[in-house]
Parts: sequence; C-alpha cells; structure tokens
Amino acid sequence: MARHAGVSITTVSHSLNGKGVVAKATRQRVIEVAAELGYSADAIARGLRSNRLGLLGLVIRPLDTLGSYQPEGVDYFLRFAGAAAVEALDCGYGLVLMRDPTAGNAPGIALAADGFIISDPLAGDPVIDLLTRNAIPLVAVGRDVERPDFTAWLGGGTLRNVDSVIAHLHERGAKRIALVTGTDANSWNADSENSYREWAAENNQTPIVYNQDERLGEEGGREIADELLASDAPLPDAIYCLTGRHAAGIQAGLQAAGYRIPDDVMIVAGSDSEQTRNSTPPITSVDLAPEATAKAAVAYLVALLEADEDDQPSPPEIQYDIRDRASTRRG
Amino acid sequence: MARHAGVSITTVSHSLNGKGVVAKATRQRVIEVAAELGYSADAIARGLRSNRLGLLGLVIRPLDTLGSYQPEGVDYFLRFAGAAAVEALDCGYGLVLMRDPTAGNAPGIALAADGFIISDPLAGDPVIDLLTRNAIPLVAVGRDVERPDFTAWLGGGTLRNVDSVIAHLHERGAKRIALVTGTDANSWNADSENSYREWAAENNQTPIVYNQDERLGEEGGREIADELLASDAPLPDAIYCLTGRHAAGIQAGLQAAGYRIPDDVMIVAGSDSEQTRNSTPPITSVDLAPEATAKAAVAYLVALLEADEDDQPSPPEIQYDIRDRASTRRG
DNA sequence: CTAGTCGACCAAAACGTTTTGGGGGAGATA
DNA sequence: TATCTCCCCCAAAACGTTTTGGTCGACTAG
Repeated sequence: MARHAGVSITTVSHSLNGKGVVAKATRQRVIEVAAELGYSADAIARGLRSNRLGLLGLVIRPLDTLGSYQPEGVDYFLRFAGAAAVEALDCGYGLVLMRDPTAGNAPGIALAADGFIISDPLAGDPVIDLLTRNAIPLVAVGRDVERPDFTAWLGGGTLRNVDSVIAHLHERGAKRIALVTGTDANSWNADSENSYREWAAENNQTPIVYNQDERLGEEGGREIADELLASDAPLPDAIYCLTGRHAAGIQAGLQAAGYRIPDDVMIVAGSDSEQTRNSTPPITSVDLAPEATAKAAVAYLVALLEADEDDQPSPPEIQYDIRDRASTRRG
Repeated sequence: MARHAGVSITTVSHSLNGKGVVAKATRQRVIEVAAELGYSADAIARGLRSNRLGLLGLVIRPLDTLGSYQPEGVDYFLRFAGAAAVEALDCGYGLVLMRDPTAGNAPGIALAADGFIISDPLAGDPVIDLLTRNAIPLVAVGRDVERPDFTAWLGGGTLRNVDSVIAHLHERGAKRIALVTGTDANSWNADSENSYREWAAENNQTPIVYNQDERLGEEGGREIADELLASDAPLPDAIYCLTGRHAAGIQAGLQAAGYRIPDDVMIVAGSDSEQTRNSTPPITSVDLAPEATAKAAVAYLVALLEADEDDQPSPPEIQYDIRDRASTRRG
C-alpha cells in the first residue's frame, strides 16, 4: 500500500486516520489509492497496537444454566442477542455471543473483547470476577445480588414490575395473589420475591410463593398447578408467574382440573413469550422489551468504553409494559 | 509470565502449546505458573502472528434487504444465528453477526474473521466478491444463482421441498396448486419457482405464480389473496407459499372472503414460523430446520478452515420435514 | 583428548499497525 | 551567505505472540 502510493507507512496511517500533519494533496492521493486497492488497515494489527479490537462479548447466564441455547419457546434471549448484535454494529462494534468464559473450553477470542454484557448474572458471579480481574469493562442486565458495589447494571425496573402486576391484578378483582419464581440465583428471581414479600407484609397477606426450576418449562408449571391444588390452603385467585413457560403450564394444569381462566384464577407471566401469546386464553404478560433492553445495554457499554475516565455515563432506565390479555380479563 | 517462570518467552510459548522440545519438568512448571497467574496467550497478538483470530462472521442477506433485524414473526433467522453461535463455540470459535460488509459502515473487525457464512446470497452477491477478493473462506446457505462455479454451499434440499409439498397436496386431493414466492434474488425464491414451473410443464398444468415482497409480511399475503380473488381464473384449491407470514396473510384474506381453509383451499408455508404454528387453523409448513442447518454450516466452514489444501470437505445435506397441520387436513 | 551427537533452551525476526521523535528542504530574515 | 522556522514527511520502536535458527553443555565414540 505504502509503495503503491509512493509514501511511507507512517504517512499512509496518518492520511487514513486523519492524524498527524500531511499535505492535503498527499492525503487525498493516499485515500484514493487505498480505495482503488480496496485497502483498509488490518483490524488485528491495529488491535494489537491499540488493545481494542472493536468487539463486544455477550454472556447470557440463564442459558448457561438452562444448558441449551435453543430452549423451546424462550424467545426473549434470542431476541435480546439479535438486537444487541445489531446495535453493536450500529456503534461500529461486532458482538460475539459466548458461553460462560470461566468454563475452560472458552474460545481464545473470549478475553479479547473490548467489553462485555452479562445478562442476569448469578449471585457472586465468577464471570464478573474473571472480567474484573482482567480489567475488562462490563455492563450487566440485572444486578449481582452479592455485589452491591457493582453499579454498572440496568434493568432495575423488574422490581417495579411486581408492583404494577399486583396493581393490575387488584384492579381486576384479585384478592389472594401467589408468586411463582425460578430457581436461578439471579436478581430477577430474588428481587421479585423480596418485593412480593414486602408487599404481602405491608398488606397483611400470607405470602404464597413457589420456586420452580426454569429448566422444567411447561411441565414445571403443571407441577406447580398440582402443588397448588393439593395444598390445604385455598387456591389463590391470581398467580404471578415470572417465566412464561411456567405460566402456560400452570394454566393448562388448572384448566385440566376444571378451573376456568380467568374466572376462577387469573394468571400473569413476568416475561412475554410465544406460549403466553398463543395459549388459550392468551396470558397477560410483562413485556420485558428485549430489543430496547439490548439496545440500551450495548449503548451503555459503548459509552463506558469510549468515555473519559472522569465522566462515566450512568445506566439507562428501561420501561416495561404489561400486555393485557384474556387471562386477566374477566366477564 | 516468562520472568515468573524463570524461562524465556520461547519456552513459555512452546510449553503451553505443546510444541518444540522442552524438558517435561520445565513444561510442567510453566503450565503451573500460568494457571497460577491466570495467564493465557493474548488472542490478538496470536492472531496477528498466525492470521487467524478464531472468529467466524455470519451475514444473513435477507435481513439486509428486510432492513430490520427484528422482523415481526420471522424467527427462522434468529434461531439460525443463535444455533450458529453455539455451534461455533463448540468448535472453539466465536461468531459475529454482521450486516452487509460491503456497505461501508462495516465495523473494522469485519474482515478479520477467519471465515464467513452467508445465508441466502443474492444473485451475483457483492459480499461473495468482497470475501473472495480478500481470500477469506466462506460457506453459503443457498446458492448464488449467478455463480454456478461456487460450490461451497448447502441447503440444496429446498429444491426437493417443492416436490414433497406438491406430493403432500396431491395426496390430500389438491388439483390446482399455486405458488407464491418472495422477491429477493436468492436461490430459495428462484429455484423454487423454476422447480414449480418444471412440475407444471410436465403435468400440463397452467402455472399460477405470484411474487410478493418479503417485507410486506402478513399484509403482503392479504394482497395476494385479493389478487387471487379478483383474478378471472378459478381459485386454486391449494397454495404453496414460501414465506410463513405471507401464508398467514393469504389464509386470513381468503377466510375474510368467506372461504374455508382447508376445505376450499389448502395452504402450505415453505418456512415454519410463529404465525404458521398459531394461525387458525395452524398452517402446514416445511420445517427448514434452522438449528440443524446452522450447525451444519458452521461445522462445514470450520472443516474448510482446518482442512489441508488437498482434501477439502464437501457440503453436508440437510433433511427437511413437513409439519402436517390442519391447513391441509380435510374432512 | 578430539570430534560428533543430542537434548534443552533461548535470541531475534516477523506479523501490520500506531505513535514518537526527529530530519530535510524551502523560504524568510539578518 | 548563514541561520531560523515552518511544513512535510519518514525511520524506528512498540504491541505480544510464534517460529526459525541457532548456542551451549553433557555425554558418547573414536
């Protein structure tokens, strides 16, 4: 390239990057020759020099525990990943979806990313340890419940979801509201349960809480339905179920036992999915806005990467809406 | 690192990579020290030296023309991308989802990938030109109809899908079968139409073909329904519609006009999606097996990358199944 | 004792950039 | 003519590996 343009390597670099002092005519010529040759600086060499590759890593922790990256009917995460990839491109970065990079078999490229997004970190997440140790910036979606000092996370609105869902159910006439969470040690489960228990305490309600393994899917929901039916306590008249597949399973289980949704029991899912949209009746759900969240997370991470040391950006807020469907619409 | 272990940089490299001649004890010690320090070779520097980053690029051409990477109800591509990312990880690579890298605003990392997967290349696709010019290996899903010499592609089974769908419809009693394709210049549209016309010629049928822009989604399907109804020719008794959203729209349009599915008209979609699964009635669809295809594509690309010059692997075959649903189940 | 062989290790080059610290020539000033 | 100043431009270092082509002893064979 330098030879073709008849200048030094230095001048090529300066010309193409708009740095240094180069005569206008020279710069122009270098740019033309580069275009002609289809030349552009090698990203790897540039990365070695600058220690920035233009690559973001995305680790979706729930998929690590689910074991499968293609779980039936869990579209939240794929939509999240897709939107994150697109937003990254718009910011001039590539995005690589990774599994737990502490797991040994991680690809070499893992730690070469400029920054990471960790979706739903576990309590005391070792991935955060690893990245922190290697001084790689990261942004989390959901907080690490054992790491109160770590503040670069977004999605705190999940806490308020509990309140809005309960308000929604009250409005529709519910008196006894149960909560079903997953068992992953993330803030989505933990904070929702805490928030629910606070509400119960404040309102002199006996809390009704079930925790069910996310991996069991709809079948796990049916199990919860069975437990509810077998319980001595009277059936709740509304159930807030964090994962959509559990919700669909609970609905099917209760219907199989002769109960009507929503007339006998109302159901709300904490996460919209294909099942909640297409069950009979369709299930009212919180739209966790995977696209908007992914976009915000990437933008936040990029801002973090490109910010000066002194004026760090602060995490954006995400707005969640309730998709009001027939499972909470009585008579 | 070399200092900590008391050996030269060379010996560290040799020890960790199992190359060169190093005394067993020394190698062992180096490995221990590395583990202790959490050291592993910098992927960028290694990449510079070896010109291989351990990164694969994925370009999904239909999403470039759709303009949106989050199209409503098109889950094929996200599932494809997710599965590809996972398979890449299993092969020790990272995978980056990219937009058209010829579009100028491509991230610098674009051409640093070791190899590319191009899903549904357009006719004479400039992306293939770019990669070929830069000597970057690539694998396509679907062929470039203007590039018969390019053989590193898979998914040729889409051709046979036309035959199996027609056979399916015949078996269910269809006599006049229409075809609706998209308008993208890819082999999925082109080859399906050719194959359909061949069948029509061989069977003395007047071909009934509509081409509709993929971007119009369900609304585009309704338009086709209107055209069918406005046509002088009698309504076909079966419609093979390549994209799932068009199929759902056609079904809705015909139903709105008072026709019954499947009794008056049967409908088959060439691509399974949330709409085809959840329409009323559910629409019989070809399961394009995005996960299996993605997995095969990645494995093929990796084999290509890691093969010797002399024994290149050949593309795998994908099996497609028809999901038999109520839209083709009469009586 | 000398030459040859082999095992263990290492110095230095190379990969393609960016950045630093000049260098050289042309024009201006004395 | 000699010196000073700019303005352009460039050589060389550095980034952290891998790989090449050794060197240095110790041991063996003649």
